[in-house]
Amino acid sequence: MVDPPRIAYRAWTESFGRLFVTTPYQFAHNAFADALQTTFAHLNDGEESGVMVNVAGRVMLLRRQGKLAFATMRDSSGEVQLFALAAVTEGFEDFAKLHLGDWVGVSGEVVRTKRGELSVKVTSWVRLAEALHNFGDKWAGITDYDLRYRHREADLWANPVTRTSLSRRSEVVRSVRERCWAADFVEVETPILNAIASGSDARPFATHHNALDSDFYLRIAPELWLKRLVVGGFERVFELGRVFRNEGVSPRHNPEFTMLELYAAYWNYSDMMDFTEELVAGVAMDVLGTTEVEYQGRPFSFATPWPRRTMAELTSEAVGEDVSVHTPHERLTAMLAERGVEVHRAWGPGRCLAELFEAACESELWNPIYVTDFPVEISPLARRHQTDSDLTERFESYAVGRELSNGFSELIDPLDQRVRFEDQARLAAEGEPETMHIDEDYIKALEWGLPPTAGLGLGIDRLVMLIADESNIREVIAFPTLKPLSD
RNA sequence: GCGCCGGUAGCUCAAUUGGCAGAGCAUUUGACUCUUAAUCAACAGGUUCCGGGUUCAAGUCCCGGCCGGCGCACCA
Repeated sequence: MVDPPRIAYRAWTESFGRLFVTTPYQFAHNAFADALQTTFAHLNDGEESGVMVNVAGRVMLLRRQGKLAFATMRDSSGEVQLFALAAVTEGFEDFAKLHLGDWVGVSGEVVRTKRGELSVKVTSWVRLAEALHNFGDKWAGITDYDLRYRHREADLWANPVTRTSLSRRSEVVRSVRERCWAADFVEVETPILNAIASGSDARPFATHHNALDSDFYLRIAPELWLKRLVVGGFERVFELGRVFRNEGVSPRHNPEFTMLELYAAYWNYSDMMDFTEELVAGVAMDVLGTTEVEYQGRPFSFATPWPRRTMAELTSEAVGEDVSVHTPHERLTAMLAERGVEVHRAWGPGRCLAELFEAACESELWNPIYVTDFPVEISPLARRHQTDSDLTERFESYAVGRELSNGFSELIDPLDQRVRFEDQARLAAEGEPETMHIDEDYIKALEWGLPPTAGLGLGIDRLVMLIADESNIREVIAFPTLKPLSD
């Protein structure tokens, strides 16, 4: 990006001294724009309140009218007009020459102009900082995605919806945390640097610790650590944190994203479904005050209870014939081939059923729904189903055609866990790139005894997308991952 | 990683069949005592993403690259 000539000129000549000499280090701020609009709503046109305030913010618009000047100032709460008069305002000429985007601190009386705009009549003011770049087009803001994402600080001023969506994120995180605390979950932190990246099927980022002369991987999930804390006696734990997956970037995938993971001793997956739907619907109530919203122009409801349907049921309905993990393998692969899915030779019936589900059902699931009873083949950390050992007590919730959460009755048997890891290793040997590695420390932890426990993983970014009605994950991440510019 | 689309002034966008690179806003200068995306006047502002090629002539056509958007794949 090339700076406009005026910037180089200002920076190197006239403003060099002022930047260092006259810019204050502090401002005695005591009022916000939004509160002023409310508090002084009763002021009549042309009326003066007699109340002096100190406000601060950025000059967004500036309209000079001879010996008067009107500026629209925005702070974190909203906007209020600044009304400057040559006869009243100290340094009026300089005020009228402020740049759009400059930060100002203003002292003055709260008044309403003859034309009805609530204003701070400026008696004294100071420029707190100068904006050397503008904040986009007055009408259109900034539309260039590259500029918006690489310089979110400018986007936030140019496009108010950006501020709204990122604020929603903050409110969602706060609500999630408070609801977990209220349910007696203890917030914990587990390692991001791991010798083995486990807990999910994903390619990790690799790094190296110099002093230990060891390779480490950024976590792809905190799952195994959290269950070790349950073994250690923390009966209800959660972690709200960043995980890293070295995979494709898309409107629904960022290489680093935020996940809630939560484990409750003595619960099974049904209990966890109860908790999850109440959590998500509760967050919607906390942030939006309703469970009934529109997502991308289509009605969407967070309302509980969410339907619970097995993967086999949903898939059977979608394909028009009864299928399950016990359907002959050849039949499943044939049906996948009909749908254009390339079948990997390492896929057993469980994986095939899951693939068939994804191809036939997933994108159709609009309102929240639990898909339950996943094949054991694709669920190496989930406990086998009590009535069918080829299935697990696992659920995923889907909303607007995407996975939102994943949970299960945790596999607590160290012997079975070893078998599952070994099955994964066998898949790796057959060329499947993303499988779990055997984690001996984790198996040893299970050998100390994990009580019956249910776990949950919930994608916070995806939840925020629903709440904020955003279709691109980058709109709910302040600084999404972008390719660095090469120069 | 693959496919499609895009990149022109600080920002938002034009530019006919390949024929002098333009506008609005911002910036600079001036006018204006109640403006509301103020208005009016004037000045200035360009490596048309980068590198090649075709052509009398390339923002426009061709090849390669960079960055981005969308879709697919992977995945949450």
